[in-house]
Amino acid sequence: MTNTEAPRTTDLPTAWDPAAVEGRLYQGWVDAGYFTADVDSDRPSYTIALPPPNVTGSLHMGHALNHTIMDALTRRRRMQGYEVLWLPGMDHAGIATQNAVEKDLATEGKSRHDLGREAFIERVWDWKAEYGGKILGQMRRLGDGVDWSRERFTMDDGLSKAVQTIFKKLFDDGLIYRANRIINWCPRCLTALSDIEVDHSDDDGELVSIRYGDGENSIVVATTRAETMLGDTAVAVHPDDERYKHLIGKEVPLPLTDRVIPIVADEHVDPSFGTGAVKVTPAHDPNDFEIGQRHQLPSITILDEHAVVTVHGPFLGMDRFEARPAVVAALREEGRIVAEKRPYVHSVGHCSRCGTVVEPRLSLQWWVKVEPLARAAGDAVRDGRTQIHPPELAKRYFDWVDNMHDWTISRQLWWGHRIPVWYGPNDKVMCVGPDEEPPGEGWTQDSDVLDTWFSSALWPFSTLGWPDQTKALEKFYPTSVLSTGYDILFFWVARMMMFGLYAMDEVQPFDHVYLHGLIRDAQGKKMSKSSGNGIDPLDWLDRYGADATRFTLARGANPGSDMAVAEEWAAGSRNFGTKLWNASRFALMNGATTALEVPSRSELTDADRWILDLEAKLVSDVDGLFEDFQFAKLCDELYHFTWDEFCDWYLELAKVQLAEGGARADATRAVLGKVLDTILRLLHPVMPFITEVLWKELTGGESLVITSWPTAGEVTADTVAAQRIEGIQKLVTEVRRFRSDQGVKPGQRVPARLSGVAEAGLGELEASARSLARLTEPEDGFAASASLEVSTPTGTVTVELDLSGTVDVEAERKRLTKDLAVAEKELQQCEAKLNNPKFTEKAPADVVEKIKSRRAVAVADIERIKARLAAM
RNA sequence: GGGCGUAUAGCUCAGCGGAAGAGCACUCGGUUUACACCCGAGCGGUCGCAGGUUCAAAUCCUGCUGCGCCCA
Repeated sequence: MTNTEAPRTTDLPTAWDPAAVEGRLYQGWVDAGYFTADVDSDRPSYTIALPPPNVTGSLHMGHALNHTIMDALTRRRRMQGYEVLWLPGMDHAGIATQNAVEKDLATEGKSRHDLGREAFIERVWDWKAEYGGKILGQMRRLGDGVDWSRERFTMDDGLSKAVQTIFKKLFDDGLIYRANRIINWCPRCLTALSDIEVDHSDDDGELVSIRYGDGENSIVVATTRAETMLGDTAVAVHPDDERYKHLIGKEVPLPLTDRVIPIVADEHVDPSFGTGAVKVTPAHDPNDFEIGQRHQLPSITILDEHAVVTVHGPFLGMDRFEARPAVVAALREEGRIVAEKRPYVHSVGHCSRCGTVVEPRLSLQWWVKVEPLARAAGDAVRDGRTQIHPPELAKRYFDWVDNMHDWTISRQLWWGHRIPVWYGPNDKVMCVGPDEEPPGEGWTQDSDVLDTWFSSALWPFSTLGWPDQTKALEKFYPTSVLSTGYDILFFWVARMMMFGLYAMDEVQPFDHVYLHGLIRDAQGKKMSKSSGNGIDPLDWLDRYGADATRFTLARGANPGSDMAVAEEWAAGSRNFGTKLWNASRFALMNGATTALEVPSRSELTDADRWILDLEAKLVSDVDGLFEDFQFAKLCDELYHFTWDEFCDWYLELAKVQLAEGGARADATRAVLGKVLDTILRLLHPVMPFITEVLWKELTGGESLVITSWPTAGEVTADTVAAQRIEGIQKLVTEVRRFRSDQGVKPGQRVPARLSGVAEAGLGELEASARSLARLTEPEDGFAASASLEVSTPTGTVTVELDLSGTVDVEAERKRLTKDLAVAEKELQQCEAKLNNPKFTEKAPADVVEKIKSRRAVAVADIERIKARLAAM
C-alpha cells in the first residue's frame, strides 16, 4: 500500500490503448510466475486441462470463447487463494497434420511413400516445429493464464507412454480386439474413421429401381448406389410380406454378372420402404453386412481402397461415381430399370477432415469394446461425481453413452501412436507394454496408428504424468472443470470419462463439465467459410483489444445456448472499457484511494451508503453467478452496476460531495476508492488487462492477478438511503424530462425554487439534485414561469422554474396527458383486481397490500395531474 | 423416422406465476471542467397460434405451426 495523501493527480493517459499495453503486461505475469502451479502448495487445488487444440489450427471464435471462460474461472480461483493449474497443450491431429505435410510434399512432387515411414515422421516433426502451434501465440494475446511450464503435446514421450500403457491394459482386460467389419472409410485419406468423424448431410442423389429376374420370379429393388449391385449376394424381404412370400428361398440371376443370388427373409427389412425388397451388399453397407451375417451370405468387395471398381468386366478401373451411371446405363440397356428418381435427396456421410464421401468398407481393424467403459462413464454422471452444466444436456450425454457402438481406433496413417501389437509366426499376436521389449526376429509390428482421440481421451491425467504416480497427479487430479462446446460432448467428453474412470480407479476426470454454446453471426446463422460470415478473433484483438473481445464473448455465454456476435458487440464492449477507464481517471484525479479507511456508516451520506450497499449486493451476486457458470448474467450485472449506478449516479453525486472539501471529500475519496477497487477485482477475470492497469494506479499494489477476490459480506438493507436516492433520481429525471420537452438546452442552467425537499428527507441531497438537473438557486427577480410536482417514495417535491417566460404550454399539456393516461391505466388495472372478491380472498396478503398501495399512488397522481391540466 | 430445444421491441437475447426488460439500431437535443468509444430525453412489444389450469399466465399444461440441433 502506498501512503498517498489525497487528493493527488494521476499519471493515467487520457485513453486506454490496449495494443500498447497488453503484450507487455502478459509477459510480466508469465515472468512473475503467477500462472505456474506449485505441486507442493498446501492450498486447495483448482485444475483445468485445456481442451488441446489441433496442432495445425489457429484461434477461432469458439476457442476465444472457451478460453475466455476458462481464464475467467481460473483467475477467480487464483484470487480466491486456490493453487490453480490451467494446463495448456495441443493434440497431434493425425489426419489433419499428415494431410498438411503430404500436401507440402506434393509440391515437391513426392509422396510419403517416396520418403518412407521414418523419414516422413521426421518431416512431420520438422513441420510442427516450423508451422505448428500458431494457436499458442494467439492464446497469449487473449491473456490466457496457463502454466506454460507444463505445456504438453499428445505425441510427447510421456503421453505416448500413457497411450501404450492404457492400450496394453485394455488389451489384457479383453477390451481391445481386432475384427473384420464394416467401417467408415475415407478413400482420399485412405484410413478408417470412427462414427463421429463422419458428418452427415442431405445431398442430391438418385434412386434407381432395378428388376432382378424375369416374369413371376422377378423382384424390384431400389438403390441410391447402383454400382454396388456388382457386389450383391442376396435380395432381402420381410418374412411376412405377402407380395414376396412365394419368392423366399428362390434365386434370381444378378444382372450384368454371371451369378445367381438368393432371396432371403429378414425381419429388419422395412416392407413399407420402396418396393419392400432390398438388395444386399454385405461388403459395402453396414446394414447389409448385418443381414449377411444373419444369413451366412458371402461378402464380395467390389471397390479398392480408392473406391475404384475391382471386379472384372466393363467397369473395372472406374471410380465409384463414374461406375454409377455406367452401371445404370448398362442396366437400362438390358431393360432392367423400372424407375429413376433424380434428384433424390438422402443422407450421405462425409469425412469430417476432407469432406470426401465416406465409403463403408469391410476391413480388419482394432476396436475398443466400450460397453463396460461407457456404463461407468454414464454412472459417474448419474451418481453426481461429475456434474454437467447446464443439466439439460446430461440427457444427451446419457443417450450417447448408453447406446454407444464399439469404437474403431486403428487408422491407416503414419503420424500418430503406432499400435503396440506385433504379429509373429503361426498367427501369434503380442501386445507390448511400455516397459517391455518388442519381440525379435520373425515378428512385425502392426503398421497402423491410433485414433487421435485415443490419446486425447487421456489428457486430464496423462498430462499430469500418468502412468507414473506423480505428485502432480496427486495434487491436481481429478480436474475441477472441463469447459467445451456442447458439440463435442460425444467426441471427447464421453471418451475422457471412459478412460479417466478406467485408468484412475473409477475417479472421474473432472468434477464439472461446462458446455457452452456455439458462436453464430449477428443473424444467428452458423459461421462458415462458404457463407463468408466468419469473424476472426484476431481481428477483434487487433482493433478492440483482448478485454473487449473477452467481455463480448463472456457476456453472450448463456449456458448451453448459442450466441450471436457481431462487430457492434465488440465495439460496445470496447466502449464499456473506455467508460471504466474514464470513470477511474476521474476518480483518481479527485483523489480516490484505498489508503483511506471508509468512515463508519453514520458519517456517510445517503449516496455513500447507497452505493456501498449496491456494491455489497454486486459482490454477492457475481460470486454466486460464477459458481453457477452464468457468465452472461454476471457480465451484465457488472456492466449495469459500473455504468448505470456508479458512473451515471454515484460519480455525479460524488462531485458535489468532493466540492464540499474537508472530511466529506475525504470520505468520498475513500468510498470511491473502495467501490472502484471492488469493480476492478470483480471484472478482472473477464477483463484482465485494463483492470490491472487501473488497479495498480489506484492502489499501488503489485498485481491484481494475485490479489484477493472480494468476499461477499453482509448485504445491508439501508432502505432509508435507498429510498432517498430513488427519490432524488426521480426528481432529477422528471426535471430533465420537463426540460427536454420544453426544449431547454441540456447545459443551460435554470433558476428554480424547490419546496417539500426537507419534508421528503431529501435536504442533504438538494445540492446534488440541483447539480444533476442543472438548476440554480433562485436569484433576485426570480419569477416562476412553470412548475412541476414530483412524487417520491418519501413525499412530493414541487419544482418551480424560471424559464424567462417562454413556456411551451402545448408540450407541457402533452406530457401531462401522457402521464395521466399511464396513471389511469394503472388505476384501472389495480381496481380490476381489487374489485374481484376472489383476488382479495385467495391472493397472499402482501400481494393485495401491494396492489392497494399502487392504487393509492395512482389515485394521488391522477388528482395532481388533473389539477395541473385544469390550471393551465 | 426417433429425440431434444426454441418461438418476447427492427436485430441479438434476458425474464419463466403476481406492474413487459437489456445491449445494439432508431428519433430529438447537447463544446455539462472523467468520457462524443460520451451525456440527456424519447420512440418501439395484444411475449408464434388455439385451447386449458389458476383469483392471477410471457411464465404451468395440451394441441398446432415455424425454426434449430442431435441421432438414425
